[in-house]
Amino acid sequence: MFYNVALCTQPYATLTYAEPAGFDGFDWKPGLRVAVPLGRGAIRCGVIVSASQTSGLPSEDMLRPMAWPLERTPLFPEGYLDMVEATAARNCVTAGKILGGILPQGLRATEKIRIREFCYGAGNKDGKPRLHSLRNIPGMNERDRLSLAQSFMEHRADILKISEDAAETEVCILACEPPWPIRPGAARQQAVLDWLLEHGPTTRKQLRQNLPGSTAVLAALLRSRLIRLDQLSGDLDESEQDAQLILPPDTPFQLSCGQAEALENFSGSVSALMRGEKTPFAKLLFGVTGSGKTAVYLELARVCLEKGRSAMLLAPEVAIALKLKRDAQLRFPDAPVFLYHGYQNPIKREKMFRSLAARSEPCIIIGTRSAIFLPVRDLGAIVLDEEHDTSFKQEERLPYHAKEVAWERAKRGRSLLILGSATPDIKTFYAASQGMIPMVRMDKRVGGGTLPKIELADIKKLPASQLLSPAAADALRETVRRGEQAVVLLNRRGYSPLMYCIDCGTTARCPHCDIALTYHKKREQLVCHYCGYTRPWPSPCEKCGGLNFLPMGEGTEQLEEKLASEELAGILPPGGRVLRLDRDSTSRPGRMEEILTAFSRQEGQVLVGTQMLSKGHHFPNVTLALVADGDMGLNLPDYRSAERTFQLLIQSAGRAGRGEKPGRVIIQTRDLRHYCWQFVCNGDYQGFYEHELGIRRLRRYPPFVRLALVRISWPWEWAEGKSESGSFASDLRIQAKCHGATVLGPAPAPIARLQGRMRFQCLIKAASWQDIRAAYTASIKNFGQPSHGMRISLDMDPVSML
DNA sequence: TGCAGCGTTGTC
DNA sequence: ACAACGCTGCAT
Repeated sequence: MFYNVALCTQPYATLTYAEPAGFDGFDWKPGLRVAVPLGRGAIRCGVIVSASQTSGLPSEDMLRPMAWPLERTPLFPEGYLDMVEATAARNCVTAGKILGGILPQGLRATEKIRIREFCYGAGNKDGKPRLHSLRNIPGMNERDRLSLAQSFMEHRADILKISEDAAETEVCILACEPPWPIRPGAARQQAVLDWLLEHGPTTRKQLRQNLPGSTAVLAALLRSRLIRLDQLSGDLDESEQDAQLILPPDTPFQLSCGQAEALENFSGSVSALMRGEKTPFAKLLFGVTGSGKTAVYLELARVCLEKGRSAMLLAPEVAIALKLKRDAQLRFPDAPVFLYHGYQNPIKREKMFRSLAARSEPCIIIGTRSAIFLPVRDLGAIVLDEEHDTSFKQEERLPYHAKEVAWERAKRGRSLLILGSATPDIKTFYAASQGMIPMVRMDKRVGGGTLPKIELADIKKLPASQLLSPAAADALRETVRRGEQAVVLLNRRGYSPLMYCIDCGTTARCPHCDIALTYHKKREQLVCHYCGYTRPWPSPCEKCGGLNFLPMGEGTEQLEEKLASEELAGILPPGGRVLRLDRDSTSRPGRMEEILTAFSRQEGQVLVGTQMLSKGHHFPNVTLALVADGDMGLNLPDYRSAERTFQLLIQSAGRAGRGEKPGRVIIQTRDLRHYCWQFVCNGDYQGFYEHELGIRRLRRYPPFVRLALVRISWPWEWAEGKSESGSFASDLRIQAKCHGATVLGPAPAPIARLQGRMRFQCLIKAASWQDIRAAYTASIKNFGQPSHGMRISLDMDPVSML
């Protein structure tokens, strides 16, 4: 028997191995993780994807046996590998690439694994078990290896993970916000603090790898209490940083009429699918903001548990997943609820993977996009909350869309897939209106609340130094005076997005990205929002050495400051505050929950924030939502810019008037005539959809064609990059023609230089995904292995063209 | 003519 | 990723 093994680390290939001797009767099933030798010495982790009688190789001499199984029963449930392979094929990557991207670190490393052999009997001197390192196994002599395999088969040997040293399990955590009181010129300390601010909690080992020579610096920072150490914990029940939150559950336990109807419909589907009936396995829940979709999801999860099946709820953001989990635990205090997201530490993620794989009782999983890959058995339902949200698509490292993966999983697992949104993805709604996905509507807010009134404010004539129009500022003051709360949305973080040098007339730019640097006042730095590059501020102009900079434009940091000191001066109640929610204010673990809790306890009257703020939060006392830059996203080079803007604005508007008091929404714009506005103001999704669909049909954009982006990049100093990318693209054009597809480009990407690399892209339009894949695969094959650090990748249905 | 140094290639 | 292989350039 031969086994095809997908390697979970580079080169991520699927290679064929022979069965090792001595494991008589062992079940080498697909889904089993195995250790395999590769090249000289190295042992890699792989997953058996299939078994066959023939190797399919020209010569079988080169075949090597697998080194050892990494578990006795497969980590992955039935059907899971099909889903992985479908996702891999769809995105033109290997199955190993997908597996490597989803397995927690500890489940794809082999160095820390030992085969522990218990030695009994007279020959044994001290009774201590013997530990065999995996890399020594292929080189062992035949007799010893057979005897070890026999010990394993008779359970006299097991697979052990040796403990990691403290440098790998202790994380450094930032203890306070910038600016940090360090000696000026302490560049090493500054570098460590900047790293932690940018990347979050980091193990000592990783820190040492990325910032060489930081060991002594760490000690100094610990002494001055600017950072602290924390032990990584794998405790699954340990509550996150939200333990002290005391928020009431926001939806009544009694379901409204519309909610009950939707629930009835869904639970009927779950039962029908369970009986194996041929019935649609995906449904769209189209419910206005505040219609109580969350309660339906939670009740559906309960129904699944009652039927003995698990349920998975995916949210677009960690904060929302956290809130969902709290709601679930309040509703069902005894139900097993697990939380999983990409920011959890590797130990916890590994433990979650293992315990779910081994679990036989049903449970509720709540998480962000990466949770879709958890090896849960027998899912009754998968729910994507806010299904239109682009954060369900991962673009860097490993491309996948959680919605597609969920689709594949549901199809194979007889699960019901629920796509829920107040502003569905145009493609989803199109599929629904074509009858592909049945739709369930909820048109009323729970408790009879009304949707807020939406007004536009023209800011074309507003001076550049002023961000809020007089009308908007008045409304804000009025709201605060009444003792109510407001949210202000501004999609630009930092203090000022542009620093203009008065002496030479240039703006400060990132040396790696050709992007303007943003001024962060509290951090006393200029920051590149694309690669994280920082420069202390004040510092002389790179071009002329001058020190006279003029900050231009406003970001959230400045807006927060100005509101408190100018617009709302004297109006805020004693002890009142303006709070801010963006990536900078939430970089420390637990900070986001602190801010959200403070706001919901009314410790702040106004919450300023980026789009982070628009997603799913529920603040009953908010009666005003202000969108400072309504048309920011409208002019992006993306065919979906109008759709994105519409969704963002409707979602932001949905934050207001969720309690008893009616809400008001003001959107500031410089482009009053854009077709988007009439639909936004009326909250008219259907109208927007029809209008947008007309445009897409005319311009040949999805859902009427399939669209993919080929990204080509190379190190910025490589001179031949452009001509090489041109020759790849011309072949791609030829291949595309054979498949009836068209190629645009290569053209420089909207951000042409990023992190020291030049970036070009080609757009492929075709009638089917298969045509795109065929053309791409053929030209990759013709082009051969890219050299000089050139990278070519395919992004099916890109979420962002940048 | 020999070998250091780097870039290219293959890993069942 | 990593190591073995081969090409180019410089010293002998």
